[in-house]
Amino acid sequence: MANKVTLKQIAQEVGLSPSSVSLVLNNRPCRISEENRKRIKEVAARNHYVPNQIARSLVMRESRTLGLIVPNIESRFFASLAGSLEKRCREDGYALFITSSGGSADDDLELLRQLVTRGVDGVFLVVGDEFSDDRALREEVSHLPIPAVMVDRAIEGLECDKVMFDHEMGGYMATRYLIEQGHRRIACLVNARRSNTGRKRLAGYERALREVGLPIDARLEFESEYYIPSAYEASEAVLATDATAVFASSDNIALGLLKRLHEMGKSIPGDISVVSYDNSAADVLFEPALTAIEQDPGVLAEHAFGCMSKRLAGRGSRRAEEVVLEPALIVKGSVLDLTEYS
Amino acid sequence: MANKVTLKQIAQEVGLSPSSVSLVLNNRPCRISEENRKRIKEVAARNHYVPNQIARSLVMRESRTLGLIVPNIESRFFASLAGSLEKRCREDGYALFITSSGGSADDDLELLRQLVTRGVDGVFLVVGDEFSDDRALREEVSHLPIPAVMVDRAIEGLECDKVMFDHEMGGYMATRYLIEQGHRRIACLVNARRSNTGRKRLAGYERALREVGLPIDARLEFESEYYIPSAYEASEAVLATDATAVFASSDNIALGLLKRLHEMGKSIPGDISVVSYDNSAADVLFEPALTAIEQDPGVLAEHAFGCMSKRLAGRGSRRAEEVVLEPALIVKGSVLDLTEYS
DNA sequence: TCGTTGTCATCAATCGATTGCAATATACCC
DNA sequence: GGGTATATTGCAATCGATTGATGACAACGA
Repeated sequence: MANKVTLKQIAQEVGLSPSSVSLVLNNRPCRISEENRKRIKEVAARNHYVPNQIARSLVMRESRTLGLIVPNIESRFFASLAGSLEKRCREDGYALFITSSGGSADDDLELLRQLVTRGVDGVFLVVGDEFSDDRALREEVSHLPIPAVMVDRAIEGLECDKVMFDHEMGGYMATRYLIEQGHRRIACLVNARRSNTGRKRLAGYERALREVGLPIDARLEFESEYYIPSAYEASEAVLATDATAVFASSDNIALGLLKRLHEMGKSIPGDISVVSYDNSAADVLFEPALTAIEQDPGVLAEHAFGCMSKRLAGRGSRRAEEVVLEPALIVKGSVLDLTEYS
Repeated sequence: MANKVTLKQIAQEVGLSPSSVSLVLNNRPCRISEENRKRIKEVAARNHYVPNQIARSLVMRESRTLGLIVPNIESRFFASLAGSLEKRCREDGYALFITSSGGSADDDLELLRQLVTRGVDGVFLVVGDEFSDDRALREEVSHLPIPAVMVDRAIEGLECDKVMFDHEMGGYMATRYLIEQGHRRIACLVNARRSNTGRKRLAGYERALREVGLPIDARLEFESEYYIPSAYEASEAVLATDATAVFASSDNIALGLLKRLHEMGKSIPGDISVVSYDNSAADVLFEPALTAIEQDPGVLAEHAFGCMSKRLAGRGSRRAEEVVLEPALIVKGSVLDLTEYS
């Protein structure tokens, strides 16, 4: 294992002062002879000199590092978001420090402190969705010495930049589409109990029904966690109803539903139509492919970085910015058009 | 946005010296009166004081931060590895800086420098698997001023701690199992052209055949990238052979194969048996579930952290350590037992 | 010879913490 | 009161870089 090489050592070897070396290696406009320039660079390279960003950021008061906190890096959506965001950050010369909390507000808080303490210049925060006591977190965020952007999920009532998809709109679009295709008995399978986003999607579902005067039937609203087995369990009851279509409010929920359908020998969309949410890799396996509400993590990343960038440049407005993105309905083949038969 | 609060400011407000404040907040054994202790803590809390880890690590010469470089955080396996590793690091009070390179050696190099420059105490390196010019990377790793552990994949001939699963053994186990179940015409679908791990799995496949005197038939060896569509394309040819079983050398490859099988109306294991590699979430959808070679990312993370931990404590042997983990064969239902019919 | 100009390079303060050593104050003992 | 012990706290150097201010030296003109 090689030793750490410092600026001072390079200076010593070249026979110049640390200042000169610093000036040259950072390409600062300064009057150092061409010959010495060359020697400095040569010696630095030969010794594998890497400037100590730690020391540098202490002086410069910026680290060109940003932080990201997601509830669970193993989820496809967050992983994809992290990937896109990292790429975007790198384009602007920022490194991204990705951390994964496990979804509890306590861990979020801990990670947030870790990031701040390590001197990131700003932080992207995807807070856990489950209910938890977020008072301390809320308090911490509002006293943050660096800009923060909440992504995908928000803590209600917190003055902070926010970028997220309109989940209510997603639920609405999915349901609206099913209605337009002639469906009248539409079930939904959502995580309304423990998820804020789930509740919003449910609200959208109900709005679509109300809008066309369809009854909101509690017997068609089913609860499921965001895990395949949970959805699988819940699906039996869904399929026992007279619904001709189901709105599955997440990809995992859709997968659980599909497994059950498959087992019961039911086909899509012949026996029942399905609109899913997000597009998981597993979708490619299905014939027909799933019609779904899609939220492009890349778009989320782009806007989130945009907000951050403005703040970092000091161009952010005093007030918090709120970006709401509209999801897209991607029509594939899992919904039967009942109007054709009328 | 609140201001950054420094130790000095706290000291000023309390009316004591920065040293005293530092001593108290770090719970150092020192003789500061109980009253002042209390006041210091109180003032620090009230001002949301967070110690500047940057400044601290400059003095302490350690940041209690580790780095991880993976080729692609959007891959399930790496995401899972990252998740496990982060959890493990946190248990020992280390933060983990996760970065994703895109798989090229150039990016790996760049990220490695970024991490070193930001003062991580050690780095976990999962190098890209595709062929690329890794000379510069190799050079850099061997001159690293901090410990490095290569995980899952190695750069051949580089003196560096390594932790990985035995890919050759995985290929062997899968094939061996198929042979034991009475299969004689066994196809394989691997990424041997562009992946080191792929080549090893292929070697294992061939060893198993050789061992029992079965011919190695080039017409049964098929090439596929690690992407579903690629495997889907390749699968048509596979299914045109007289093979009774297929060894699919990655989960994505298995998924592409399954899609093709599904389309052609072939059933598993009735028409053809399949052994997959890794377990993807999508597996839960299949009936029967896929028999597969499993590599637990958690185990990988545990051993990788172990190596790192030893190095950090200075307990590492001078020589590089190499940990080779055996994958597990998880028998589910995608292989037909031909011996029953004999 | 002195002043001016220009070129090349260095000094020294600074960022925010940590820590060994020194310093002060008070108490206690003879 | 002088000396010693003990309880508290502060000083100043240090980590590795950055940077505005400043210095040294040579050449040149008057």
